[in-house]
Amino acid sequence: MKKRLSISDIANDLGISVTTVSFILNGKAREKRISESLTKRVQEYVKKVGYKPNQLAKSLRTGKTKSIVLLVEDISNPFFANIADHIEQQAYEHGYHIIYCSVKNDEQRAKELINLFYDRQIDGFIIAPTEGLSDVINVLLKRGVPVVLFDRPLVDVDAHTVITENEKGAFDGTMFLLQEKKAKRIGFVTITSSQSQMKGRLEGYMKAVDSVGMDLLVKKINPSQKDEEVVDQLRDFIQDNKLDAIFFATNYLAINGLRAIKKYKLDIEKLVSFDENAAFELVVPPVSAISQNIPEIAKQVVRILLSQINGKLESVEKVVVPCKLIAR
Amino acid sequence: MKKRLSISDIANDLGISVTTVSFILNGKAREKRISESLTKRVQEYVKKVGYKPNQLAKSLRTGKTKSIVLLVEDISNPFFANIADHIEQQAYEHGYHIIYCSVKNDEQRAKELINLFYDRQIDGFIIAPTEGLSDVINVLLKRGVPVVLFDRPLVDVDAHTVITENEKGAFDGTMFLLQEKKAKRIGFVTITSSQSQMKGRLEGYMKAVDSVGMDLLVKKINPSQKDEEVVDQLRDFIQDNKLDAIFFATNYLAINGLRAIKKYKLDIEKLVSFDENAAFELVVPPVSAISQNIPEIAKQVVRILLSQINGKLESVEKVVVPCKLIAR
DNA sequence: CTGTTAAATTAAAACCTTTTAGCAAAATAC
DNA sequence: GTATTTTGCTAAAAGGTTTTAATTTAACAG
Repeated sequence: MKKRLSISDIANDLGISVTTVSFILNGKAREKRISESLTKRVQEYVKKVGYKPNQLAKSLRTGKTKSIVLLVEDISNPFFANIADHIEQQAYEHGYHIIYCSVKNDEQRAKELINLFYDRQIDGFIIAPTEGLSDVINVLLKRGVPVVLFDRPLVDVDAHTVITENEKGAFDGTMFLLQEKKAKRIGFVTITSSQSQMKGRLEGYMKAVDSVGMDLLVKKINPSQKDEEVVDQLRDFIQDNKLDAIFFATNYLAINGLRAIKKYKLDIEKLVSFDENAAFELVVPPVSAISQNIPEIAKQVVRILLSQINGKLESVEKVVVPCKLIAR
Repeated sequence: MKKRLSISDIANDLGISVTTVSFILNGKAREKRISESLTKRVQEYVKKVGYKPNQLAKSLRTGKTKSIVLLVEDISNPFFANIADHIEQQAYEHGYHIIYCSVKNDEQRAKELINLFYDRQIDGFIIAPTEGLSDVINVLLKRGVPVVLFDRPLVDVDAHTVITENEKGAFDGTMFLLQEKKAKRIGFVTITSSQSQMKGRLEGYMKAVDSVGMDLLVKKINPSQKDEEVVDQLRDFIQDNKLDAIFFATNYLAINGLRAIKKYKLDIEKLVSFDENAAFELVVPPVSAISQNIPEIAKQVVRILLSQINGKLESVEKVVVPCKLIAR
């Protein structure tokens, strides 16, 4: 690999000091009273030889990397992929750049990554946390590292948070099944983990079902199982309880629900899922969705993180963003 | 933010030199003849105070970041998301860590990102390139930066490449429509761009259709259009040509095809797509798929990149990985 | 022509590592 | 008892920036 030019190469070539070059390159020429003529000469030379400052050295000196880590469970989930896009857009406009990490359900890996990036002086973290991450996130907070959680808060972590109106969304979705779809027996499918967004959704479902005095029918799926097992469990859940409607707490559960319905030719037509998926509008029966306001979530997340980085945030912010029903 | 410990803090605290600490921390204690007792003392102290070396300084000194950039068009595409997972896994096992970048169709952004990461001394690049990136990738190559392209080669770039057997896959898929599904009029839907993997797939389709003397029926979609427009174009394509089967050159085209079929109640049942999507098994009619061997692609990509990084690669490698038909 | 102020530039320290080359003390050889 | 080798450790340079504090040169006042 060819040796890269350094700022002192430029300075030597032009017979001036490194300091001068640095000032000019950082737009401080005027402030530092570098003459117009020299400024121009340096800029032209730098352009001509294609010199680019070494960002590692820059970061080492300034302590800033202009990079933000975005840590999610599964970047292939369209919800997270979409959020990632919007967050990247927003951050980019402020001169920051996003490093994604997708950690599936490997908590150990997540912890390692957080530490790794902390060691690399990342300027801030945006995290959709799993429960096991409380400790490592608390360490970040104690060290004063800017952090924003989204999608789900952690009970034992007092960090800035942006979440969706989970309870209201699930309530509305369930009411839709009750009132528009005239459902009589509505099952609720969630995961075993006690992630708080899931709790909120369960609350919303319960509130709606309770309001008409209907039975609560809840299935908790262990997401680390194979898909086939999940499919069979869902079949049993539907059949055993004679369900005529289901509310899925999240999109990948709904996908497995659809697999069960198709595989076992189950007669159930009234379906709602939290979050979207390309399949929902294409299948028969279609799946209605509670769609989160992704651009708004992204906007809030970035706003809060940048405020933290720039040191203008006193109290802990907890933002709740509305969501809406896509009826199908 | 609290001041971080540095290696010289450790050295001072223990009354020894920085060099010694560095040697011990880098596992060179034995080689450099540091006594067992001192080694142990340092290790224990480092653990106790929780010192972590500053990776920026380390990278600045060594010129290695142990990071690899993975640049794809759209990380929410299950094909890329899946590849990303496997590549990350592989790289991780060798002590490398992956930075994803998803650049949609923003070529300018892609170029900026490549330069940005080059400036940050990334150890290597894994890229699913779009055509416009030829120049910037050639610059990387000229500078001796390790690069592997995958999914699609670039005609004017002589880089290591890992691709799927596109032509064979499309040929098999088309023959499946002909022989198993008894299709009579098979349309081929691709994108306007001349990405080479798309060309290969078109070739495969043509070869199969030619072999039975059937008409070539090809539609090129401009992917920067709105989905609704694409849907309407696909309806026209299907109706105008009285198609009874379609081969979609990639999964997101198939999704729009399904939208068209559903929206306009089109009577077409014989569908094949390159790449998978969760919807394919769930919709009626289901979509058969040409599934790429993702673990193998990831394995090859990482192997080649690491060989480059470690300087043990002479000639340019072009690897072709087989794919297989998932009949539905 | 001297003294003061302003303008233009720079030397050197700092950020935190790794690594080369070398030193002092202890051990061994003769 | 001296010469050589081995052991255990370290000083200092290098990697490429930014930034503080200082220095030189030019301009101006008297």
